Amino acid sequence: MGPGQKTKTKTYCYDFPMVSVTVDCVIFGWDNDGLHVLLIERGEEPFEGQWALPGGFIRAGEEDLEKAARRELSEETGIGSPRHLEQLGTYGHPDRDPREEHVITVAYIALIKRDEHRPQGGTDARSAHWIPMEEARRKRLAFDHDQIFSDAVERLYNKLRYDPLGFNLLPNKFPLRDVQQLYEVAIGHEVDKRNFRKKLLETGLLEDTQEIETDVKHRAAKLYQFNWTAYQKRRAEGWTFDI
Amino acid sequence: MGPGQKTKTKTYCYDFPMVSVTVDCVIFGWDNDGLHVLLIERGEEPFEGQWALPGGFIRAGEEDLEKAARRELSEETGIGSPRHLEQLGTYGHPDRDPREEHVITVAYIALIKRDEHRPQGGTDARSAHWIPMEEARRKRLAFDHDQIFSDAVERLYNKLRYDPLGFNLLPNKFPLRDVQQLYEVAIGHEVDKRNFRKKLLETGLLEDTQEIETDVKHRAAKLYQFNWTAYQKRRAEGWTFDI
DNA sequence: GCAAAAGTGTTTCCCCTACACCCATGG
DNA sequence: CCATGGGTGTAGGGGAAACACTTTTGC
Repeated sequence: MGPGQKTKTKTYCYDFPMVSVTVDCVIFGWDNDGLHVLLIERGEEPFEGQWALPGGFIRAGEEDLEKAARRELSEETGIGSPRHLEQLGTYGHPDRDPREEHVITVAYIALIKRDEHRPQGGTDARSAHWIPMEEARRKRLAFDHDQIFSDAVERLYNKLRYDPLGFNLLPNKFPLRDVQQLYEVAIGHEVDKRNFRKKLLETGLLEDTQEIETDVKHRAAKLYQFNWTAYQKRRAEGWTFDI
Repeated sequence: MGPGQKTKTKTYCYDFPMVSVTVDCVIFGWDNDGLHVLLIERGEEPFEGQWALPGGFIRAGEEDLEKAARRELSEETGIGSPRHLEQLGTYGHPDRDPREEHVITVAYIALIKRDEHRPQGGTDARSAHWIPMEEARRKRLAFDHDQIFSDAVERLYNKLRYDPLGFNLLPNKFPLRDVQQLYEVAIGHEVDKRNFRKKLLETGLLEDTQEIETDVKHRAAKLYQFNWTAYQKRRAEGWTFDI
């Protein structure tokens, strides 16, 4: 133990202090009533009964970090394959986990289309719940998950401005209104409807599906879809999405 | 071992497969002749004699990841405190390290002012060298350090556009030309001198030091310094740096 | 006096912004 | 027929881009 250093009791394996590595996922989903996060109620110590991000230990020597994230996603929430998965960052303060071991976690952000994951079935699915953003922000999460969650939100909101990853949250066919609402959540204020639609359609990446929404109490909006292959091509040419 | 999975031989501690965690640093420095990276020639297996990013194992239970990065920076390169240190990402493929253990590394980006670190003294400093970017890009680095390095360069170049972190590379007092050159390296093409200077000075964050450069074979340029406290204030008000 | 880089103003054009009205549908 | 949100065009202003010449210094 170094002089004057704050340390925790170390767990040893032979002579080596041990480290464990987990992955945690911040899973975002969009619904008619806004952006949600998937949280689980922990069924075991530590923090039993508290809300936390889904996650778990990686299988050393067997899997990549991203693969571990996909596995946890599936095991804990029943989500097969997210539309978007990206690494957020790694959190490794020695005291972030109250257990003896030094547990380092690699956090991932996952975006899913909620209409593709109606059933929340899965190993621990009984305890997984979609929580609206405002409500989630008020909760005190286990470990340092408050920090991870707020970092994830910041990353997502920033990225929505210059990356079309937000379309991974919307259903395959969506009205432009939904895109605007998602964008407004991200930038934190309302935008002009006409200008927004103009800029969005000028990219040429939104295709009119010739369908309209149903079950709506007023004039039905057209449904569009995002052309990912055209986007990839434009991007390869140096073009960047920016709304 | 899971069915059909590519795995490596696992190192066990009692019943648990082991993981080790390292930190690696991509250290950038600016000089009159451009951007450089600090690489070390490995003095031990694996990859003995090859070029690699400085880094090493974290001290489990004792230190934060960032603290580990600072320690490695100091031990391997003699750099006391970088002007900027940020986490890049974590790389965890089971086969990324040829040794038995599954070694996961957390990569950091460090920016330093080269005029503050003349002496490269340090534990292993004998093998640390500043390599110009072009040359570094051509080298085959140990482990997956090629990947980490190119990710770091991409992150740095992107960030230079909308974050003043580049001033952490320049000396405290610098001519505007240097800022422009750094920026041009980042965006990959030349920009108009007048427009660039105008936009830069309009931010109000650059102070004329009333000094001029010396030892130059032509008209000497004024030296400016970046006002970090003013920047923090503007940023807190919602303003964002963008050149 | 000439080579080499520093430094400076103005015009043009495009894009972003602001803004108001008609349309389609369900009840 | 009315309430609700869907959908559209245009004019004006501000900021980015383009552009050329004078100044200073060392040799």
